[in-house]
Amino acid sequence: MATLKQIQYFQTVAETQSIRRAADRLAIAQPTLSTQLAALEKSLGITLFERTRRLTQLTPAGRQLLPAVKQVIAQWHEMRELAHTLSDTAASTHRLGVPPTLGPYLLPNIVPSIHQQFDRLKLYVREEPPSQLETGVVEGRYDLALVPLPLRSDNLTVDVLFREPLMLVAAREAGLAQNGVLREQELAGMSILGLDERHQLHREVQQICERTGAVLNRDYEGTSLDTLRQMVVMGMGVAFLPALYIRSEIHRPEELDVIRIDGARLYREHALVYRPGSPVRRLYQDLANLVRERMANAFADVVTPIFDRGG
Amino acid sequence: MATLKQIQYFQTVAETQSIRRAADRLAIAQPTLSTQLAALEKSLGITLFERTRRLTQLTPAGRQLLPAVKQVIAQWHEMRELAHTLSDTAASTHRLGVPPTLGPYLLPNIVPSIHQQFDRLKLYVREEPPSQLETGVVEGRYDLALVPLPLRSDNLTVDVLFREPLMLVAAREAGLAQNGVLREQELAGMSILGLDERHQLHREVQQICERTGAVLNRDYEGTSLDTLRQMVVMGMGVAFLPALYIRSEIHRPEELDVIRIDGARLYREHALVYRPGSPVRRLYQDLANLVRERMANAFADVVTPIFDRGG
DNA sequence: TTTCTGTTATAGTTTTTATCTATATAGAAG
DNA sequence: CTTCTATATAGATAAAAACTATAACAGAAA
Repeated sequence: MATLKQIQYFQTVAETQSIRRAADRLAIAQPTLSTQLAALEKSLGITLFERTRRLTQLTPAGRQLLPAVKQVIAQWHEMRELAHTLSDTAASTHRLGVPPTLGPYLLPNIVPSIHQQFDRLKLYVREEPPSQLETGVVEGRYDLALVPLPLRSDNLTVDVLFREPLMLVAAREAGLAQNGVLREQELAGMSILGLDERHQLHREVQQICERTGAVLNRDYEGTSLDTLRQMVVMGMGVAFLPALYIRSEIHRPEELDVIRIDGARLYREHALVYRPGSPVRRLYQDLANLVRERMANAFADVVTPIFDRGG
Repeated sequence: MATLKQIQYFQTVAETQSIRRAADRLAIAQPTLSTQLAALEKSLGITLFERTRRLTQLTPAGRQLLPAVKQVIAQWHEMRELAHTLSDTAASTHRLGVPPTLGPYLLPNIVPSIHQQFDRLKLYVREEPPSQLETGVVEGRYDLALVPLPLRSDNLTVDVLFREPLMLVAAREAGLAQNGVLREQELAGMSILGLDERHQLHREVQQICERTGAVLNRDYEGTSLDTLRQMVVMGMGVAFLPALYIRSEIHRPEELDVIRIDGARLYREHALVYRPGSPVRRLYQDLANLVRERMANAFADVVTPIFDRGG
């Protein structure tokens, strides 16, 4: 079987028109080159060179094989160069999965910082429900994912990122806003609009309702945060919406009141998850830290970064 | 230094997602594969795989290197295929040199036969004066050449092909034609037109003149056989022209008489020459035979093939 | 929990092969 | 005819690729 070395030897002999000179240039002994050349010729079934004392030149067949040989070597060099570039782990493309209720409202705020700090890192981002994100990471469809806590699977490394409040949103004319704050008890019996149950947010809101005595209205369910917002605007009820969504998509003056609930644990927690065995987990830890810091710097009024609890 | 084997190993592991299965498919032991893979990773400076018990999958960097790796292997296979094609020596392009006073009039008659017998052989043909053809072959600019005898250099293999008569050509109104034959003695004193001295034919005609007492007219010399013919047509004198040229370019009825000289050694001999060390000399011998046979079959009235005298 | 099973990694050995030095051989030049 | 130079061959050595055996480890099963 022909080796890359032999192919290089071939090229060098073709260039120098001499086994002796080629051996010098390759820094190997002349007999080595002679035997390796003979081995290559045998494995290819071709006599590549016409050897005379004065010069060693290509046969017609060898002459025509030379371009193909150069191609192989060129491709090989290209591969090595690419490998060199990729040897910086932060220079490759990582597949990041995000949930639809977080990704679009978080990523625009952090991706520029990521590119600033890891200038050659690229992200291939895809949106999916959190449960699929988890299995996606386990099965290797993703390299890492943003998911809400708690996790279903226990064989992933979890870097908790931040706590995101869920705020009550109501139509202005409902007149619910008492200085923008409501006490938890006042939620009892209130009819709450939610997303359909394929979204993780459905369960989170459901649990809040159970805890506070609010009633989750299952007659109308939104398929996205935007449709949910539209339902609230149209006076179909009130809803809990994530703070980052509100910050991103709801701008005053608008027909909506955003109300903080006093006392209740109304938030969700997001984490970055990846396989424990990933050779680039250090990079992912750095990314997690970058997200936390970015949140602390620019979104302290919206979310609460969590630095202590490591995965 | 990464080897082709290692690169193949890489590809197979990436495909099977398992070192064990890849080792089976490659028909090598599993530890061998583990070691080679580690060696490749080290030489590239990249961790290519994330190894777990359940599956061995590509890292982001490995995933991005895979296409480049496949390219290398693809190019390598292409090279091997080409080599296989070329392993039939008659499947490559050979550089053939021909003299201007023979090539254009001989090749059209033999190239079709060559393609018939060696259907994948290709000829790259170039015209040059015989002396340059000889050095061209010696120096490797040509693989083989058609040249007139005798040769200047003595380090070439010579396959004599055939003897080509030189015929006296005269304008019709000169009235020289005696049944198309003239006795040698009648040449004495006759003024002969020739080619300029860069052509081999110049010397050949000169020698004929010395032997027969004819006079070589050096006031007007042709630069090609065609101009020489024109000079004869215009009544500037008579000339010796090669039989194959006459057969090819002079068609009756024309203003020219073609006259055979009785008794004189009025011919030139052509040979196929190549370097003795050429690994494909058998092919060239076959080509020489093909030319002789073709001459014997279709041009017996014009030229005399020479089978006996080998190089 | 413990055991079993399947996968990868490591250790040690053997085989293969690439390489070296020394020398033979053969054209070309003097 | 000798000398020079280039390639080929022989034999020895060093490198590396392969094997067997076994360890380590995770996940599944008992």
